[in-house]
Amino acid sequence: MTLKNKPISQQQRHSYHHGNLSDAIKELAIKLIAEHGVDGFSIRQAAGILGVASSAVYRHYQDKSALLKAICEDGFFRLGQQWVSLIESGVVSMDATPQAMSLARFSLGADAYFKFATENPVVFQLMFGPYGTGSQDWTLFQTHSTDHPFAMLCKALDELKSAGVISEKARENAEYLAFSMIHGISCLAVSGVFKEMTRDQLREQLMLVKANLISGLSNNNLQRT
Amino acid sequence: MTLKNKPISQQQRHSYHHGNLSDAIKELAIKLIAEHGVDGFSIRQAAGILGVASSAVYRHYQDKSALLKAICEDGFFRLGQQWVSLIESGVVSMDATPQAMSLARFSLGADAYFKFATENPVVFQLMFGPYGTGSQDWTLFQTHSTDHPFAMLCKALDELKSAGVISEKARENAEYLAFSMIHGISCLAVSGVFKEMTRDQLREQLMLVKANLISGLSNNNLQRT
DNA sequence: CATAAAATGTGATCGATGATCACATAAATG
DNA sequence: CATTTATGTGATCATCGATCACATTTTATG
Repeated sequence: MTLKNKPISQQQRHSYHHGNLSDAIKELAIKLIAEHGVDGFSIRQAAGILGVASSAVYRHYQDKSALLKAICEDGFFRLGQQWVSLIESGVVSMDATPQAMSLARFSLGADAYFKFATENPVVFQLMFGPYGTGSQDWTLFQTHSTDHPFAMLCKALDELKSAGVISEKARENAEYLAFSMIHGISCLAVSGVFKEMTRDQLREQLMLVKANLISGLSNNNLQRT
Repeated sequence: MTLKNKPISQQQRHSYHHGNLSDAIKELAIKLIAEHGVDGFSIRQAAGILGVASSAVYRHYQDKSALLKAICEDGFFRLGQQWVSLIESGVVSMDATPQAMSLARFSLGADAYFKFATENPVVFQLMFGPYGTGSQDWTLFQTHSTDHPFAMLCKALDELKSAGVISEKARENAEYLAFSMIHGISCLAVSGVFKEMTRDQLREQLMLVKANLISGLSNNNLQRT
């Protein structure tokens, strides 16, 4: 959680106590999983690289799945951070209309989600795999705290409604609709389906999804099919 | 592939040769993974249940990942089958307009995709995980054969264009857009994010996604955001 | 039909892994 | 300074994936 970040500079190596094993093993795990896949990752090997006995890891995590779940928790936290930071850094022109503002903020939020997924494919896949949303105790996504990515999506939709971009009726149940779409394109980008696309083609697809979503929400004469 | 299905009735057990180990182990693997997770699944245990030495499995699959990949291949094949079968069984009224027909066929196709995902969560997650689309040699999704789910989606979109439901311009690049949305809602449903929804609420969400997609494609005055 | 060849299953075995244990050492606390 | 707590060690166990020579059954071939 929330990354203490002791001096990663390290290299007065071997003082019996590692100093920040809890964070270091998470960081290394992500790297190793990216290289050898999630089941090619072993606690023993990771501990060996960190110059530590494998049993030391179990002082910080009950078992392997607990370690992976901790990585997922970090992921949700960082995704939330990046969502707000991208929004706050992006909206510059203060003389924009409320409509344009809410649209821009929504768009930047979606961008942040997509950016996080493609820049952290391992973590993103873990987050929505059996160790993340699929985990037993189910605490990772029930969290309705304000810094949770899903809560931020809801907020962005509320702004669209307040600004009159979408109707009150369209706003109802729009969160899972919007979430499905943003998540869908991110998911496919990460899964390798879009492997042969250039970065620009990918961003074009993301733009299409955002535009289609807003367009569909705007004219709320949706009919059942 | 394509499931030979010898008499699964079995139970003249132990005739040295199992008879259909290749298929039986795939079927059992899916069940065991559903129970104990993908890394809780072991070839040894599965072989034991089937009353067979674990080494026998390696006559049919080079290694564990090859077994999982074979399950993914079956998945893509079955998904394609169910897509066409649901479409063909569903469209009854022959006096419908081309517009309504194409819409209904598209809708049924999306339903088939969603239905497959929720009814085969393990296989679906494998298909878009490291053993499926993310696999090294990348043969599972490049397949542009006519029975591939993605090819069927493209065909459904072509029909919508021919029937005049969507414009030629909207048709361009619509396949990845539509795929993202249908896949997105299926993905979330399977991942557990929608865990607390009833079956009816889930279908309502699916309906919203389909309606929003078509609505967005229909008015092609999409603007960049 | 007989027999060679191919397919399939067996049991033993190897190195690596996840996890637990008693024990060792460092850090924090009073 | 002394004691408590946090953290790391090394040994150990059952299990796993994978390979091997060998055994059995099925299929193909002359």
